Amino acid sequence: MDLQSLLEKMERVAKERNAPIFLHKAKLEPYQILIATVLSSRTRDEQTAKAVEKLFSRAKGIEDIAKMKVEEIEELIKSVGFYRVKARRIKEIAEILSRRKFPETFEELTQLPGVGRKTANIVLAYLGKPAIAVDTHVHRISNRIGLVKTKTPEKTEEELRKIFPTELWEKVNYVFVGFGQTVCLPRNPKCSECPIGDVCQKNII
DNA sequence: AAAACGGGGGC
DNA sequence: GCCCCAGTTTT
Repeated sequence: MDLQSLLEKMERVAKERNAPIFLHKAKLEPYQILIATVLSSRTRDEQTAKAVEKLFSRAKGIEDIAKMKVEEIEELIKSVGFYRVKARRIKEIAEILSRRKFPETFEELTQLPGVGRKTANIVLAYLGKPAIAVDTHVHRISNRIGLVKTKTPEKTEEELRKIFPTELWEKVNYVFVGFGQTVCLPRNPKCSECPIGDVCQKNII
């Protein structure tokens, strides 16, 4: 099966099942996408959306967040996981970003507190740069369908960069996730409802 | 490589 | 109660 039709099948079933799209569709400024992505870790889409709405309706710019107390931020983003540590990091990020131009490289982004390779790549993609953001879904599914045989997300990213042409990277960033959330679940995948079972290595990861 | 960081929602 | 959650940092 070619890559294009593989992605199309995954995308179609994800759409049919109403996979969350908030982070993919959100029209925000780059610093807001950065913060929204930090908020999103280990947290369902709807819970992230709530926190994002509250935070950015309260703060009109990066400087406002920098000036907030950590406790205020905590109160606004309470719906997400790890909200205490995230509140602290978001304030730090806001303080840093309000004093310099927005970072546009992987190296600059990952120096920010709470920004790892996944978040950095999401932001780069949002800025229109070619990037593959490997989260647990992308890593798991890439292995399950035999695209890669990797132990770490870093290695998966490296391999996927070779496998997919650059123009498909943006699709990889959200199609795998939607598919992983609705069909190819971590522990209990819905294999009987899977459109790409023919290429699956059956639950090897 | 594994543990720690935390809490909420769905069935 | 178990599953699931758009990870990052520290050990």
